[in-house]
Amino acid sequence: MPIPNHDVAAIFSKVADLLEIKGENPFRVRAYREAARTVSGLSQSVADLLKEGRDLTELPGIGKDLAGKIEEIVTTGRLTLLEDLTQQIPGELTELMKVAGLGAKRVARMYQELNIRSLDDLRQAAEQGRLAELEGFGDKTQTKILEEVKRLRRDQTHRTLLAIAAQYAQPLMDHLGKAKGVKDLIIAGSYRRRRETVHDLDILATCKRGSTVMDHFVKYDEVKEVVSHGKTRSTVLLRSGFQVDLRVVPQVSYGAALVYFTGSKPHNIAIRKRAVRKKLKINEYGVFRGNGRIAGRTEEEVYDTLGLPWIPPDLRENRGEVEAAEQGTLPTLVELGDIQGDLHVHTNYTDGRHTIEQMARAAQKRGYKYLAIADHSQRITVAHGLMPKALREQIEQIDRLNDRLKGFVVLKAIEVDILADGRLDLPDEVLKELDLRVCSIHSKFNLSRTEQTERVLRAMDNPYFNILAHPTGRLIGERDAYDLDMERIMEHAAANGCYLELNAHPERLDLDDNHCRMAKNKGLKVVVSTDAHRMDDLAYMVYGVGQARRGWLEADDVLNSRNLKDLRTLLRR
DNA sequence: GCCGTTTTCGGCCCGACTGTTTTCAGTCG
Ligand SMILES: Nc1nc2c(ncn2[C@H]2C[C@H](O)[C@@H](COP(=O)(O)OP(=O)(O)OP(=O)(O)O)O2)c(=O)[nH]1
Ligand SMILES: [Mg+2]
Ligand SMILES: [Mg+2]
Ligand SMILES: [Zn+2]
Repeated sequence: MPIPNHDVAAIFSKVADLLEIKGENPFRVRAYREAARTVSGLSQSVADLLKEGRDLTELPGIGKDLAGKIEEIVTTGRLTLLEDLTQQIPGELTELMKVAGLGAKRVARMYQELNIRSLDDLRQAAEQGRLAELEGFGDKTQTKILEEVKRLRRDQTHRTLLAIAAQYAQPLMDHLGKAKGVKDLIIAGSYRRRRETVHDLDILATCKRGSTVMDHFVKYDEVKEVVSHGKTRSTVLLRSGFQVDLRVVPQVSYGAALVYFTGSKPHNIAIRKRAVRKKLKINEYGVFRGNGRIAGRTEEEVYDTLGLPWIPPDLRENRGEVEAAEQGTLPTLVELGDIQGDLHVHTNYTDGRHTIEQMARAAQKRGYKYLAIADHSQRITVAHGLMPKALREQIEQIDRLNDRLKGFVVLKAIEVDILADGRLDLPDEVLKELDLRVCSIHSKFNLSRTEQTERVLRAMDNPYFNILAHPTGRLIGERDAYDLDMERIMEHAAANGCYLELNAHPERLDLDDNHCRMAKNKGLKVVVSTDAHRMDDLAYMVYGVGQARRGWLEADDVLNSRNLKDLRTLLRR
């Protein structure tokens, strides 16, 4: 198996940390960090890109040197530079940088002066009071570090699913809304960019007297600890350990502050660089020419001073959106309101909670025009997968229901299991009675890349194959994607009139944003489906659309933004 | 280490909060 991108990225991150601890040029450090980010954001593995003979220096932030290093990692599985570095200083020092409040400088000094290499060394030094004796360190710093070391062991430091963060956000926003003098109040950061996971909530408020909001903020019931509490910025930890940052600025700075706090950091740097070229300065208070503020009240104003149209937050990752804005080629992103129906839901025929009719009515209430019932097929016994007989019953029931529904159609579908050899789990004469077939893998995740890919390609060769559901099988933070040649799969799908799903379940979001963009570039439409197992789950659509938007998809790129007639045409193979 | 509507060398985004400091370094957003 070729080395996955996240392993390449991890090597570059480690190199960046070690170079920083060594006190190397910070911009060289940044170059490695950026390279790590670029590589992990690719939809194809660098190993494949190299095999295709692609020139990696075309990637942003990758020059001759880094391209060579990627090649070294791919071909040898190792990086000499990293090995040299770990000869000079212990590799485990990078673990210490995970302690909040410890950066490269402090880690370096603790190692040089106290020979601290591990979290255990650090805890002991702090407990024995040796840390406070270092110049520039004091009692408070020592206590704080000790607490953070303990926290690191106790709390998980994982990123939080967007949907979970939304649950934290709602009551907190209600609380903040009640503060005296609050004008604007909005969640920015990765949450606003609709990333699949977030590290924290970044909330922006405008207010005449900022300190009132700040004081109100830190008094929130759920706050376990106030990490910092300033005039314009505060950070707290909620009981769960989840972090929330609040930034308060005057109203004239709302737009500039929103741009700043929405990020991403690389996007901010990119537009600030542009500003510098124009002899302007951008910060969170506005756009300045000399000492004069020339913009800041709205985001549009800020982008306008740079000669750019407003850029949707979902795109602000410095993945080409600034250049697209400049050339006037930004996509008109798909919106929730474009979605005409859901093509993958379950019912109580298998492991769903509600009846066909309940699901249909709930879908209609969301403004949809159609809904595809796609229960599991027979092999999935744990989910009471449907045998042909049960499926025929369901088909009849749907026919009867459709007679009663007005302006809405329930489509007959199945989530048919793709067997290990690429056959589908139901005979063709059963499949052909359905309006569409959603096909997916639920077993044998460990096949080799070639075998797994062939399995899916063979399945697509069945003329009844329509949609590949949750194509990579990943579960965010739980299970990696199975090894697949997504390039071949997408090309095969496009060539054979098949589609790939973007499963909108917050734990799946599969295809992810990068794969969506890859699909779009291959002219392959994506189907955004919730895989709902109960009526409420239909609301997951918003997360799917968020991911689609991050993947630069327009309504046209999303199959279920079509009306029923066009949908049926497009499903025909 | 990367990169170029000033540049192939010399820049690289800009500011808040904290602690320990007598003027700012370090970390973080
Ligand atoms: N200009 C500038 N802005 C930054 C920098 N670091 C962070 N920001 C801005 C952009 C970020 O999106 C925003 C919030 O910072 P966070 O650390 O919370 O990052 P973000 O929310 O993007 O991702 P996260 O999911 O929290 O890891 O603050 C920086 O170094 N420079
Ligand atoms: Mg954040
Ligand atoms: Mg933050
Ligand atoms: Zn399903």
